[in-house]
Amino acid sequence: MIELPSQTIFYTIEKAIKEYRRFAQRNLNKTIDKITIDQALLLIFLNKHPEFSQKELGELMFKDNASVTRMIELMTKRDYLERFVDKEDRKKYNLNITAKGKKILTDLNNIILTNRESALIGITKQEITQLNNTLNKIINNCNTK
Amino acid sequence: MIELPSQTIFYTIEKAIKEYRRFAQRNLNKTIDKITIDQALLLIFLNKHPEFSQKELGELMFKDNASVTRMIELMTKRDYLERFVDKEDRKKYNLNITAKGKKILTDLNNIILTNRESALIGITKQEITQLNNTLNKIINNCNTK
DNA sequence: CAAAAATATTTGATATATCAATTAAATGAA
DNA sequence: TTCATTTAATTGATATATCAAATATTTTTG
Repeated sequence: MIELPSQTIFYTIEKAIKEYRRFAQRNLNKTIDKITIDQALLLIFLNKHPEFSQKELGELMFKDNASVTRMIELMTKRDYLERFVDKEDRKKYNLNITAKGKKILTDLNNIILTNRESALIGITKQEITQLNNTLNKIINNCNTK
Repeated sequence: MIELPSQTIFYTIEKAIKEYRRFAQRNLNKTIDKITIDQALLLIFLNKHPEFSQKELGELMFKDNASVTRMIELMTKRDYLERFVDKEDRKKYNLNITAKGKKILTDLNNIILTNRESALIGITKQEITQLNNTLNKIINNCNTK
């Protein structure tokens, strides 16, 4: 008989990221109204790379085009973003962060910084490097076969 | 300025589990028709613990009651499961794996075993222990604050 | 025991995930 | 230059995630 899923390392990986997401979302809710972790991440990425297309944002965030389309639709309706057709390539859109979106971004910085630090308390730099290495091995194994 | 999300360890954790899930789902699709990873996991858990309630299954699989209800509804419609009201506590259901579900379980064993092994190629036992320890620190950090 | 609290599940609303098909625009090759 | 291919985004269908409210059934407690 194979091991129960809950006995495997994949289970722990999944649990870790889900706990972190829940934790991060709870902390977000305390300060910012009506924003999901993923919407926040999208704002951060877009702020750093204003030229990114929806497709590129999706790749960064592990989402397919359809999910990104619907996220951006919603964020536009909520007035965090505006969209304009790209002059160079009219298949694409340019995305702009609105004033309301910018405001959220400034609030986000502290919250996210605190989230990350709190989640990593008691973990050494070396441990994180090791974690990163091992996870990357798994990522490669899953991609090449 | 804070680090981009894609620079953090949380990003790598998320990427690892998503790649593994995609990988596992692809391999599942090769052999078994119309079953998701989560449905497969539910079958495995239920097979090992036939007495578990929907609530308990949800806790094991990081899902809330509503998600479990809908999963089980679907799996019942697809004839992988049957439900009966529990005689002892009529709030609960007893879940039974059908013959069709049992058949899938036997196919699952090999696939899942191979998935797990392939994803962990080149990773030592000691690395996995370390991975497990570090992830559990993150899990605890997120739960206690 | 009766009323209140707790428990297991369901339902509704809304967001996201995934896949397949579609649309519109840009690019490439004959 | 035109037709086929590729690309970016959308849409539809279905499944799942999450939260809040509702339902039905215990359990507790005064």
